Amino acid sequence: MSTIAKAMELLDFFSLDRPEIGLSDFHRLARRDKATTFRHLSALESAGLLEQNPATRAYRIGPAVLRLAHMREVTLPRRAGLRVALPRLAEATGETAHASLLDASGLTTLAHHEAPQHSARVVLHESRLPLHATASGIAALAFGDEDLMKRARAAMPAFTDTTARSPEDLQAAVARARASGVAISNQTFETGVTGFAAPLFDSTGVAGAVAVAAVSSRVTPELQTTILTELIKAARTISANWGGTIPPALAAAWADAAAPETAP
Amino acid sequence: MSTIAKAMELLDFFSLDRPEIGLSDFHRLARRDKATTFRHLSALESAGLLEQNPATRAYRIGPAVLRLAHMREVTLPRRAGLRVALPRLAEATGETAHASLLDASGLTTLAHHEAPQHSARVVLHESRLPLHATASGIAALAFGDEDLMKRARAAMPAFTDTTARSPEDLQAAVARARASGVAISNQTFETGVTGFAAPLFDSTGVAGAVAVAAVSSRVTPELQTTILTELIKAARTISANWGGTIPPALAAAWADAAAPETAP
DNA sequence: ATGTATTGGTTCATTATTCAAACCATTGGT
DNA sequence: ACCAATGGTTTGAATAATGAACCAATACAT
Repeated sequence: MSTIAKAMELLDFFSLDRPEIGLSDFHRLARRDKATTFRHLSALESAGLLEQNPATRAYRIGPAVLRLAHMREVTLPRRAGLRVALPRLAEATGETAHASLLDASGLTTLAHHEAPQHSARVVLHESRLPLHATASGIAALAFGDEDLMKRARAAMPAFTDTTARSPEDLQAAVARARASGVAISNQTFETGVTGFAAPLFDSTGVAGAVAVAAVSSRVTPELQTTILTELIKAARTISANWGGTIPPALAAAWADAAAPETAP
Repeated sequence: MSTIAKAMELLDFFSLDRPEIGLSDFHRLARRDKATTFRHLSALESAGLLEQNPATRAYRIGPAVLRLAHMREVTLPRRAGLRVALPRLAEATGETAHASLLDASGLTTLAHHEAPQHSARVVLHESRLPLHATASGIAALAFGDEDLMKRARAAMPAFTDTTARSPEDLQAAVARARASGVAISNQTFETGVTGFAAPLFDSTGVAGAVAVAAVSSRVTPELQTTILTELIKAARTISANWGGTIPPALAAAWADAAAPETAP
């Protein structure tokens, strides 16, 4: 493992629950030498990727990250590509719609939109989505490479009693998603929430997923049909906006899924 | 210079004008060995900080940056702290207001707001602001540490014929800003634009600057007074939102600046 | 077509960094 | 005063980074 990779790995320990991390915590979390950890943190800090809270001396994400993110969003818009499709998806289905982005360490929620129709809507609070336990994760895995699958298998905590717990269960769910072009997860991440997701593509391949999180008790066969139809429509639009191409196998699966609706 | 610092330095070569950079270009820009450069780029890529354009093989900012930026903005809001103050500043002065953030490599525009009153308003197009040639830069330098000043002196290109060209000129401008609490730059970056700026603070110290970019021909003594009063008001609000404390010397300078207005 | 320059990417002795286990100074709690 | 944390520094043995040359593929001119 390269020095740079080790330093970059430190960034992955941050989360919304743990936005500041001290030297000793890093040393334990990364299971790496304290002196080295300190040097890495210092290097990242002087580059502006990290900064130290002067009160606690703990490290947190630095301002340089905002500069880089701004640049990426201007030259390669992602949020802009969701602006129309996501609200429309929420509106058409009456449920919460969200889109997430795939990077080296998993899925992160990029944007979400709640439908105004129902009072009991699903509120998203977690910004990192586990690959093995969410519809979005399964959808991404179904069209991602083997490396992504390896990462998913590496950590498979159970969130509910229907969360896939064995690699075989996961493989089966992924195979279903690959065949149908969409992933459906019944309360695998949170009880009372059924997730529907489709993969998103940019010019590099799988780039994320778009999903509908519905209140399970409200999901009828009719609603499910609506959701899947609208989901595929949204996925097509967003992938087009992101400059991605839909793999032929997926295009075929989506055509089949839409057929029952459009057939005379 | 550490390996990590070298790798991080590569990120600084990106800009809005140059959002994608190939291996050979990096090798020349960074004046570093090609093999080393390649390894650094590969490491950054596998961490998600960079990604390769599959068509050109050139590197660009990767998706992990968005994840990190999102986390920082949620736990340590910066844009949110501007939401009220910046439009109010633009409204009250009738000119374009913008705020910029300081990081290891300079100032970056974070947000800007245009006043609707005039048709001939100043449109900002550059997101990186040179420290030596903008009011924002001078304001930041006036209350930043010696290290920041060193960086400013390192590169001082002339943008107009009133741009400070010698370190002495720069030092004089900074001294004026330190004494008055605001920086005024008359067409030092772009002809026809006069800049007014005040420093912004967060808990770590100087964190950026808030500025008004006015059409030079429109600047009367009355407008200038209005701008300075409103600018100081906005700077106080934003720094408070960012959890910063105004250094006593600056607080005194601002009190003096406001005095001519409030005196009976 | 052939030579030439340029691209992204790879190999292998030399050189610099990282490792581990100490240590120091400060802080907060008992 | 003590103990257990914290952030930060130092030491020779292990491990990784480095740079010059090298390779294969593409682009471009003669």
